[in-house]
Amino acid sequence: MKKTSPAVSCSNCSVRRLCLPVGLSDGDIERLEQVTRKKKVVRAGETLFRAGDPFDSLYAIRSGSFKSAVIGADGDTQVTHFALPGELLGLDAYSGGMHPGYAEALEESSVCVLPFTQLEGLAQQVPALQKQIYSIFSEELKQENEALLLLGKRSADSRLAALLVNISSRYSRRGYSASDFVLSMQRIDIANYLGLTAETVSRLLSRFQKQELIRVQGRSVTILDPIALSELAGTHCSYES
Amino acid sequence: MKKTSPAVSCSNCSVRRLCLPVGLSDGDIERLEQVTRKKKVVRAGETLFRAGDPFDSLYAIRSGSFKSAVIGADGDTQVTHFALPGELLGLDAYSGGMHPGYAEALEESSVCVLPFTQLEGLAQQVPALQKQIYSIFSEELKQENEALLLLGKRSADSRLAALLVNISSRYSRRGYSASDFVLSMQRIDIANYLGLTAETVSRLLSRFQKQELIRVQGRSVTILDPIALSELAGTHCSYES
DNA sequence: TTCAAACAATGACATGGATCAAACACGCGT
DNA sequence: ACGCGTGTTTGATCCATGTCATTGTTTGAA
Repeated sequence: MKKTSPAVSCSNCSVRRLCLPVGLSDGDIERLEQVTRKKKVVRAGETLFRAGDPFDSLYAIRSGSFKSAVIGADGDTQVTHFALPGELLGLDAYSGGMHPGYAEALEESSVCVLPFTQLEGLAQQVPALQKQIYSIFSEELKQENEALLLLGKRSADSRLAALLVNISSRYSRRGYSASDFVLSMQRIDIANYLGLTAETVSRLLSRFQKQELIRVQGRSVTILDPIALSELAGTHCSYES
Repeated sequence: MKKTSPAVSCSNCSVRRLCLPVGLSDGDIERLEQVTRKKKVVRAGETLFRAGDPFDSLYAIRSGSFKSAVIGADGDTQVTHFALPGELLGLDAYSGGMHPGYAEALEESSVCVLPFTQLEGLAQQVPALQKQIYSIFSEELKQENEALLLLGKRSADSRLAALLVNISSRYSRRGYSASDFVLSMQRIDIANYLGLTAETVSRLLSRFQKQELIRVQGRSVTILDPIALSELAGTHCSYES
């Protein structure tokens, strides 16, 4: 079995139903593959890009996971997003010509590199791809609005419950178990993302376990009572990202 | 040359340097004007669109101001944005085909109605417009990231200071005074936006006044010490102890 | 395997901002 | 101009969550 530099093929990609190819014909997917030839592997803790790096590409996650964060003027950071396979990183860099924040791999991860000028050119010719790009931008905005809702109004336990429900449903959509998964990020990243402290997150996870909502074992989580958890989160129907 | 129902002309619009026409040639602006023919006036307290309304148009603010808000599953709302002239409303509706939140005029306001399918079609032919649309999407994402930073990490006074500085600079960019302006929204909207209560906002405004950072008279604000205010907001470069 | 360093859990205590309550001001319709 | 309702200010109190401190647990390198 020979191992060339691994060929990227959207048609065979396990996340194609969640990624740019959505809604594209086979022919158009072939043209998209011309743009997505380059693939990159990032190891845990390494960054895909840093704040200030020039913008030239978007990155589509094939496997693994990332955290994105922005850095404030006074140096403190805010985790803005946990990204799973099928999601696009770097969209917020277009307008300024450079990345306003960084993306760090939470585990060994693999991404498709999408040179934006090429993608742009192709989108100009393929309306379905154009629509898909708009859709992803818009979806991202909607998600951030929901994140704002979370940070603005909800109590600590509600926030953490919402994150667990959200991650659970995102894994579920990708064909993994909705009830058993690994939180690949540290407690402190979760805390930062939710606007809390690591101690509070830790305490709440313990409490949720005592209340038999979940079972926690290090970074492995089992959802025991998804209904109660959703109610706590304030999102009665488990919505998807 | 008779004045019918007020003609919309991007070339003459006072906010054209901040709006979609940025970077477009005169010829392209003419084509854009074909799309922006419709204008709409919204009175204070009226909504431009509500959560759940079908998405068909974007709205470009010509004058006035709006608040956008999303409504959580349990009914409580989060103000996500205060929008000023030159800004686009409705971008987050594309992916779902409907508006996830509502936009309410804070004062008598006027907007251009941009039917999205037409805009999309034109963008397909005019790369500069395409770029401008991407840019606006991306800019919006970047701003929301900054909002997340604000809500996630900062203390109440820092948040309020940041809002004041932000609004001041946005007015300034539009050619108005950076130091004297009117907060067209209620205290409770500010509070909601910042993840605080109206009481806290009120107290802080009083305190800022006592500290001679600002002068408040109802909804009119005068910035007395922009430097100190920026420092409070954490938007200057300083290292924390 | 052992050790050191990073990560996580838990406890004790402090506090910023929420909540409740009351007085005050302003705008609007009559 | 009057009165009423909505919005705003201010005060008193309380609690959720942050902070600081300690101990326990996992990870990974030698």
